[in-house]
Amino acid sequence: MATMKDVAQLAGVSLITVSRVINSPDIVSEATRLKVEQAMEALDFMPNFAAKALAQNNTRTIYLYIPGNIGISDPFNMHLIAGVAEELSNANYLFLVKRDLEFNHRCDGAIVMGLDLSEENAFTAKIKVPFVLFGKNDLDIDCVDVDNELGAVMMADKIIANGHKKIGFIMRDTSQRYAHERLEGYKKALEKNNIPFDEKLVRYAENSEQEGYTNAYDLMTREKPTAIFCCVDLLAIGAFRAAEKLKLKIPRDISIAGFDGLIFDLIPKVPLTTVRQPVYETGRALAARLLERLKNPELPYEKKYLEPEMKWRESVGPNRHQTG
Amino acid sequence: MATMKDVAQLAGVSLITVSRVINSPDIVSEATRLKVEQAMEALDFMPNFAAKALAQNNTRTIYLYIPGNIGISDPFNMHLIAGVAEELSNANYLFLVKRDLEFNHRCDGAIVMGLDLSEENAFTAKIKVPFVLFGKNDLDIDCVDVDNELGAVMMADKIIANGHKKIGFIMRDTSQRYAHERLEGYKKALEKNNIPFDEKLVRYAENSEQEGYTNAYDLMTREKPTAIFCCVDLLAIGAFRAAEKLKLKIPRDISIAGFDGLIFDLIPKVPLTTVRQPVYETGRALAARLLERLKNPELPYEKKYLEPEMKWRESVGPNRHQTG
DNA sequence: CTGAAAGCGCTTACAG
DNA sequence: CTGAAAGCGCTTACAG
Repeated sequence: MATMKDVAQLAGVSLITVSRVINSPDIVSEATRLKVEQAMEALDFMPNFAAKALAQNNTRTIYLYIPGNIGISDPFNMHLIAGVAEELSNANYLFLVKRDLEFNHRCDGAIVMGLDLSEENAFTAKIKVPFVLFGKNDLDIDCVDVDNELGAVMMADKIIANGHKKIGFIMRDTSQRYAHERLEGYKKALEKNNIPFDEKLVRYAENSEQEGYTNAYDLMTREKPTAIFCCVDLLAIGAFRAAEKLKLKIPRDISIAGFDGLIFDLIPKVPLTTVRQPVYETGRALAARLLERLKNPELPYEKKYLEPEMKWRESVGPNRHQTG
Repeated sequence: MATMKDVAQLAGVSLITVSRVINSPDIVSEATRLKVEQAMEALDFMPNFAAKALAQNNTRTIYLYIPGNIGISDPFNMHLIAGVAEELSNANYLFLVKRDLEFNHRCDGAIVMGLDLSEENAFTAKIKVPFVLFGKNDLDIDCVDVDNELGAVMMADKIIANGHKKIGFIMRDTSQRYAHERLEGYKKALEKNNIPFDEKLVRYAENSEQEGYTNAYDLMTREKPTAIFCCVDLLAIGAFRAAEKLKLKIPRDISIAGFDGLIFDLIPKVPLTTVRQPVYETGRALAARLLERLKNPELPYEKKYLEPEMKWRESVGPNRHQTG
């Protein structure tokens, strides 16, 4: 395989001139440049990035950290990886998916997601390379996130606009920030529409279809809301089953909405109204931001929150009940 | 950042001994090994892969070629990328998604998909690094593919077992091999069940919801099959719409099945019976195979065809018609 | 079991 | 506008 040395020899110039033709072609004379380019062509020259990286003391490698407890084939992660891959590959950056925070070889930067609130500070203090966080926060770092609160406000608003006043919320019981932001959005929408918040209409569930079922069942039998907004789609799927069990027709007897827009294996009978998280786009934004920072480390820190998208389908309909 | 030289100095050994502790620890004495390991720990040593790659004349980089005309966020590609990412990252290999076949810097190997039948030979002749092809073929190369024919046989078989005899097939009009394999599977199942193949029951469509609609509409009005098997899910979604237009209830009046199992944005009203392609698993298999080959270039070539999975949902039901 | 030395293919001040 | 030389951080026969 031809090296720059071979190219230099064939073109009758020095190695350094070849390097210039590759990296800063404008400072070399037209004539020399042409000679060198012809030689590169003739020899089918391909640069050795490892050598370049070594000489420049960089790696052109980015770590993408995805916590080990979520599968790579989880739709959320797939969207994220796809976005990151697209953006980094366009820029000729390599990447590696890391499942733990042991950064065991060199990289130029990192994209980090799924950090618990408690981990954020420790991680930020420890990491030695530039990084971008997937997740809203107040630290002095770059971050990108889906605007969860806005998404929840949009959804709850529209449910209310359909005449619902007694709207249950099945919260995911977690310390992950996004869930709390969605609950917050739900509350804000109520407030905005002058509907008093009622603690009894909120249930806390683990992230499973089963817990969605039991909590929705409980909510439907005890409180009889006309609509239920679930913190994540998986819980909504459970709520569908609860409605079926109770012989409640969706959306005639009960409206059900979710949040995620990523489920594709658990196709429910009635198309689920949900808020689609722009995860792929977030992945792209994260990668793009990291590349900007690598190019210019002096950049002020930026926080970017992407607007989610309503997927209004058939599981939510107008309120047909007398009360609430 | 500490280098092997620093480690050697602190441990009071030579550079080469440090290298041995890292690469072949068994040939160095216990005592030395411990000293070196302590020094590595103390200095928080991280190997520089670029230097290693340069010295070893490899790159630890794999290209994943995805043709430029399909989006990275296409569900098919996302599954594939996820599988590849999982496998390569575990093995500490970096990767880069390429959108063209211009391999413009060095890599150790490549994973290639979406090649037209006509491109396969040319590509195989041209490429200079080990590679694995996503796609069935007869060339002397490694390949992995979904077993499309088997999937189609399974599906058509089960449709027939539900009493259907007059089964339409909406073919995707393409030179891509997989589509022809699915048509072949459909024919084989008919033959196996002693149902004569009827050319009039096959339609050729571009890969769009709209073409699914027009072709299904045509088929439903002219030939009146009791079931339609679509070459890809997107066509099936169009067929749903055609049934709706013709006031045919699914699955009471007409059964509709697809093939892909990857659609998640176009949730149909009636859950679609389909064959799920194990694309994520294929991605893993491709990467795993490539890594094996890199480790041992002498390996005999292997062809691996993954079995797809039936997703039997509500769009297909028993045949309730007198004829056919 | 351990080490001295050359080499991998680039870049980068420095000099002219 | 062009070039000589040192250096990036590893590995690898070769020797002992």
